[in-house]
Amino acid sequence: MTKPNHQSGRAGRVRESALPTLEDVARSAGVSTATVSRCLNSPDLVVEQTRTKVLEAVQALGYAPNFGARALAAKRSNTVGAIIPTMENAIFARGLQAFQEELDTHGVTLLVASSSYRPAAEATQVRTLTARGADGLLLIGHDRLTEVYEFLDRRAMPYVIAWAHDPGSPRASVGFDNFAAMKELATAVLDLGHTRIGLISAPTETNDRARRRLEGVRSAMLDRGLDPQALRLIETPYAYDTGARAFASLMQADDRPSVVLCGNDVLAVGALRQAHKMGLRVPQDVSITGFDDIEIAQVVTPSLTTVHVPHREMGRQAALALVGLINAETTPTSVALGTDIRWRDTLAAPGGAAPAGESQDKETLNVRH
Amino acid sequence: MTKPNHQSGRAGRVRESALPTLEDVARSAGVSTATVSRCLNSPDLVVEQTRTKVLEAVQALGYAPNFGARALAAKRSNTVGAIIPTMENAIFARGLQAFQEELDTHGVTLLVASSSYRPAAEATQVRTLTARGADGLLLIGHDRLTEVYEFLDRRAMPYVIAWAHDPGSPRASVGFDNFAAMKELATAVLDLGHTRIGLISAPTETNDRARRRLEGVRSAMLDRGLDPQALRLIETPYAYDTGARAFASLMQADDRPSVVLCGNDVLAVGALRQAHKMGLRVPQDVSITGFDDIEIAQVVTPSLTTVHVPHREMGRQAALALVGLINAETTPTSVALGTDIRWRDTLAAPGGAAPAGESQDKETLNVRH
DNA sequence: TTGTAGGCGTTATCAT
DNA sequence: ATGATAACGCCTACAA
Repeated sequence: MTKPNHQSGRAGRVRESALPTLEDVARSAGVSTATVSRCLNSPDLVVEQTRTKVLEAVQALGYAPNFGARALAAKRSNTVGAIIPTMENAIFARGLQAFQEELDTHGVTLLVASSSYRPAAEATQVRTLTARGADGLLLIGHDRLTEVYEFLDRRAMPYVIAWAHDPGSPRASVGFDNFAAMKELATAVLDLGHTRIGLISAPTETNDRARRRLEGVRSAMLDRGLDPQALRLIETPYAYDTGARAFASLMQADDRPSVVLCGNDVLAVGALRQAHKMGLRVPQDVSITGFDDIEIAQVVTPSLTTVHVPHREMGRQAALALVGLINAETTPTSVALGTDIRWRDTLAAPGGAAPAGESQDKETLNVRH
Repeated sequence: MTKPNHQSGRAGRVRESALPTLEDVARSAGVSTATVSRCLNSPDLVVEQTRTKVLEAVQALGYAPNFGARALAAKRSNTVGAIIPTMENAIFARGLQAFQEELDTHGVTLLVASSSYRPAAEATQVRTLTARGADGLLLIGHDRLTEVYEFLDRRAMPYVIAWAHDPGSPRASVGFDNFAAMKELATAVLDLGHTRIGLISAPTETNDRARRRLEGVRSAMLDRGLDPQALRLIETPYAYDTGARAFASLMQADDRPSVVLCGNDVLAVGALRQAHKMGLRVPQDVSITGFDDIEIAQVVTPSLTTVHVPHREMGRQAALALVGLINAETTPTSVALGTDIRWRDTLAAPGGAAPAGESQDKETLNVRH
């Protein structure tokens, strides 16, 4: 090129609110762009004097580096993405928070997206976050379109699966055993003497966590000599009102269950609320259990017996695993976390006898019947 | 290293999981990169035949455009950022969801970040999202570091303020009048006969929404001939347990309040829970009110009397406003949304008489005892 | 310690 | 309808 852009470029369009660039800073500080770049990325490679000069220019111009350009040139974004099923309720909030906090410690930023429990939406989000330069991804559970796994593998994109730890799965993950956790609770329920069992679950079709929990219940029944087919099952999306509806439908049957297990706390609280509306006493008339132990479980009345999941620890471990993967210091390895049952007030033997070691929470205020 | 990068460049490092680029697709489809780009962005500018050819190549290679490069070249990212105080509880979830949905409609993606109610963190997030190429920003409330406003103005970054509509503020916003809303509730409370008023508020120092709500209470007291100084005020971060603690402390005083207003539903539920623990009946022994009307307000027992905020509508309007700003079809204009009191079961006249027009919550469905 | 210059993956302007 | 080819803003060998 001879002298084509003589008058063009910067000078020409300075008026349309040009954002300061590295070059502007360099010019203003009387150094090269390389030096400015160094000041920002490896401050120790440049002498004190020039550094201050440059930083002043940065301040003065209100310069902020362009992320896209940076990622483009450095082939690294210090960003990871998390794709969770939903932000609407608190199920993933605590774990994600811990994930984020640990990430901060390592200087990496978190981008979150939600799939609304739709596999196709998740696939889109995976591509979106990848194109956005995510260095790694946090995924929830094992179930997803195979094209997603193919995509991930082809791009050699580091990822960790959380909220599930399935001994039978080939993919590494950090989480807990949904099957075992639910089976333990179901077994405790059966040992209390319940025989008519209801289960309100999330749709199991594309959700391995929900499916494994369901299998846990069935397995417990089998072990105790009950017919797994006798389980009264309703699958419905996670929400308060769907939980309430499912519960109502379960309790309208001729032979009502004496206990309704719920796939998570949100469903359980919905069920609890519905029981209240129907004038059913919990746990005297019917027991209800949840899963997750989110904050609301302790806030409702009566307080909810549920499976406690170590969300914070899980988030932290997931972050550690992902960062290790990204820095190639590590290979995919699973970490299994434990869960435990939190005995509170919504579970009792059929007929209402309280289980041993009962809650300290004051009952009452439940309305007058 | 002697002859290390002899073989370098594309060919040399094809093994390290090279991501397909526009050029790869172009080559594979036997067209130019420009054509591929067109296929993706303005499909109608290219003939059917080539288009299919190209799209096949895209599929085959698993190509996804690089966001950074695209934003760099197009100077537009079709992305907006939202910086909310916290993701931990549900206060912002519903509004954000609606915001996101409306954005989708316009083909723009949402990036969310949280400030943990820390002004400095918010300032950082503003820079981060800006550098990330956000075309616009959603901000919560008016209070923030002046440097943030300066930054925004200098970059001519479009933004909309939500969750607050302050008639006295020079900045445009879409939201509701926190002062008026809280004053209305407080007035109703006073008219019920309460004279000993407690208020659990979020820290008002850097939170105009909380501050305006507080002022609303004081103004109501003044109007009704009470000394605003007599208000028993506790400021504490938004959380269940802080709400519980604040309530306990309020009720330990000699002359306990007959009603405790809370700055939001989370605090209120914490307070409710604490009342329960202390063996205080609500509303007979003490009334409690919330603010926001998030889902949990209807789920707790007794259900919470609170101020309903049209979160979804606010989110939608905010999205509309922001998109308009970005496309320069619009100038900043405020939109004020209304709120209304949801009368439920935690508020009654001092002593416990229920207010007129009581809750319709406990209709009994089909149940025999 | 600092500067030079090539390249990162796309878009968009011109030609053709 | 399609193809060349400059930007876009930054990083990073490599030189000086």
